[in-house]
Parts: sequence; C-alpha cells; structure tokens
Amino acid sequence: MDILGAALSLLDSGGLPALAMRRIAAEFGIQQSALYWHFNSKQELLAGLADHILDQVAVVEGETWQERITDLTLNLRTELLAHKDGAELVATAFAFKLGSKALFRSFADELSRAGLVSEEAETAASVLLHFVLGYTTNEQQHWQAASLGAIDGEDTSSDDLGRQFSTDRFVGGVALILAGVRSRLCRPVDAT
Amino acid sequence: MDILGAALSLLDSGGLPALAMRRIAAEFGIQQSALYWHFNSKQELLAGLADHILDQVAVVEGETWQERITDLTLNLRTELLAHKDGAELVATAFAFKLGSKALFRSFADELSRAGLVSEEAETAASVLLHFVLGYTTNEQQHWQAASLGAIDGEDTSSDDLGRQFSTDRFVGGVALILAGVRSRLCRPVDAT
DNA sequence: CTGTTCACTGAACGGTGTTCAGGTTAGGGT
DNA sequence: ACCCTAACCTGAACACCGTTCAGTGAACAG
Repeated sequence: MDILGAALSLLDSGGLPALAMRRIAAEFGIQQSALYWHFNSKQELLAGLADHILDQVAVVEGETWQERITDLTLNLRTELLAHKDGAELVATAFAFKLGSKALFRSFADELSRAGLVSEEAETAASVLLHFVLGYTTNEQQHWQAASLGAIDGEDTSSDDLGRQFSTDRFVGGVALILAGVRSRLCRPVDAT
Repeated sequence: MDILGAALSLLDSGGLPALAMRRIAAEFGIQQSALYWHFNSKQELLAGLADHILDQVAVVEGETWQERITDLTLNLRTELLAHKDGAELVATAFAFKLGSKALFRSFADELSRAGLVSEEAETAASVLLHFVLGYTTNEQQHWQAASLGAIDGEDTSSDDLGRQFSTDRFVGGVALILAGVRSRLCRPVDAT
C-alpha cells in the first residue's frame, strides 16, 4: 500500500489542502476513481495516513515511568511536527475513529504499570492525548501562519502569542498532568 | 449581525455539513455572494459563530476555586453539546485564531486567583481547555454516530467504548488536572 | 477455452468556497 | 436639486472538490 507514501510526500510539500483525491491519484500515477478500490472514502484514506504517521513514533526507554511518558509525548509531538499539518491531520483522524487506539493503550498501559487503577489510567491517558494533540495542533498552525506572514512582511517579533508555544511550555503541560497522576498514586494505602 | 443567528439554527438542525455559504445565505434570505461583504471568508464566519456560542456559557458562582473551575468546564461542555457538531466547530475555530481568548483568560485568571504564578496558570488553563474541547468533541461524535447507527439497527449496547464517555469520566479528567494544580500550590513557601 | 476476480479507466454528477463587475438604496455636503 | 460616497446586495461565472458507475483489460484457475 504505497498510496499512503505518495499521500505523505504530498502532505509534506503542500499540507492538508494538497491531499485531494485527484492529486493523490496523480502522484501515485493512477486515476482518482481507482483510489476508491483501495479505500472506501477519503476519510478512511486520511485515517490510514494518520496511522502510518503514528507508526513512526520512536519507542522509548526511560528510567522512571515519568521519564518514559514525557519522552513518549515528546516523540509524538516531534512526529506530528515533522509533517506539514501533521498535527491537525492526526487530531481529526483521531476524532473520526478512536484513531490508533494503540497510542492510547501505550499511555494507559504505562500509567497502569506505574500503579494507577485501570480506570484512572485511562482517564489520565485521555487527558495526556488531548493535550498533546490540541497543543501541538495550535503550535503548528501558529508557526506555519507565522512563516506565511513573514513572507508578507507581517511583524512577528512583537507577537506576544509567540512565547506561548515552545518545547518548555509543552513539557510544562505534561508535567502538570503527571503531577496530578502522582497525587493519585499516593492516596490508596495498598499501592502495590 | 443576525446572520450568525441564521447560521446557528442551521447548525442545530443539520450540523456542520449544513453550514454551506449557499445555505446560510438562503436561510438569511440573501445571495451567497452577499455574505462576503460581512465576512472575508467562511472561516471567519465560523469563528464568529463559535464566539457567539461561547458567549452563552453561563457564568459561575462556586465556593472554592476548584468548584468554580469544575463548574466552568461543565458549563462549557454543556454549551458545546447543546448544538449539533458544536464541539467540533468550536475546537477548529479555536485552532484557527486563538479563538475566544476570553475563555482562556477566564480559566487563567481563576487559576491565578487560586495562587498560581501567571505562567503556570496559563499552562494549566491550556491543559484544561484542550481536554474539554478534545474530550467533548470525541464524546459528541460518539453519541451522534451512535444515534445514526441506532437507526440502521447497529448493536450499540455491547459497545465497550460507550462507557468511555460520561459526565463522570469528564469530571474525572478535570479533577486529575486540578490535582496537578494543587500540587503546584503547596510547593512555594510564600503562598499568599 | 471459459469464467472470475483484481485493478483500473473515463466520464460524468452534484456540490463547494470564492471572485468580480455591476446594480441599488440611503444619506450627507454643497 | 444635485452629486457623491458608502453600504449592501445581485447574477453569473470560476476552479475546484468527493463520489459513483458502467465498462475494460490483464491474470489466473478449472
């Protein structure tokens, strides 16, 4: 299924607007109607592309569970930022189906292993995922809009929103969530 | 500007797909091209509609700051669920511009008043907003898909994802974040 | 030689956001 | 009474979009 490869290179060069069925088909050297033999709809194709991107997130080897989860969020963010409109694509595909449930399980399992009961682990995984996807989507759109405005000569240095997005801000959000997780660990007396 | 009123009633009855420029114009009794005198693009119209929806979130009067913030997230979620595709609309408009920065400030100010330094207050506000928007978007799409499947006779009772969405799950996520916030409050010695 | 499945073509259908030149009203300045 | 300017809107087009469907050819099993 190298159609997704063609779609990915199209995404990298032109962003989400470039992902039209006609363009994907042309990039793959095919007629647009032929795509509907491989995918039932464009939404399914995009979901497949999102999964294909998420498959590339590097696996993580940290000392403590907090390092491992932080690294996982950072790797995820890096992979999303690696493709133009990558965060928005994955975020919408994630909403479409429960999008790459594997990723959700990665977080939930790590949190379970850390000592959370499964329901709280899933809650925390949900909070983490929504933050990573939402924050990174905003961040990426901000940078891309800024680089577009730079061409048009917009003033971007006095942009006080600019300091709102950074790796430090990002890990700050993750750390806040993990602080909440820690408080859930100490409470039960029989923490195995 | 009652165009937004026409658009809102159209959203309530038909969801996001009903928000086509032609349909909005027809509902308002106007030609579609006339909409471009009032808004520069569809995206601006949608952003205005999102703001119009967010203006309706009830103001909150709680005892403690944690009650106030929890109530604020609940009111926000309620307002998003009140309109078909409301959560998705607001989430995408929120990404477009910093969408109703007023809402962000409501959270950040409340957290500042609780005793967080301003940078951490903004981080926590960001985490809260992304969770509310992301979770509610997923939740709404799940219910709407389920009510569509119910017509087609799909089995919805054995859906193990069904238990993933509820008010309790939602406040659980908020509570987890607030637990993280509390841990930030006790750390500085001179917590005023 | 026949039949079936796979992979695809070519052409169309109905819909979309956006643009643009031009028309219509209302109101203020002189 | 005149003109001008601004607000507001029309009508028609433009260039796309996702999706469908009847048909074509190659590969391959019996």
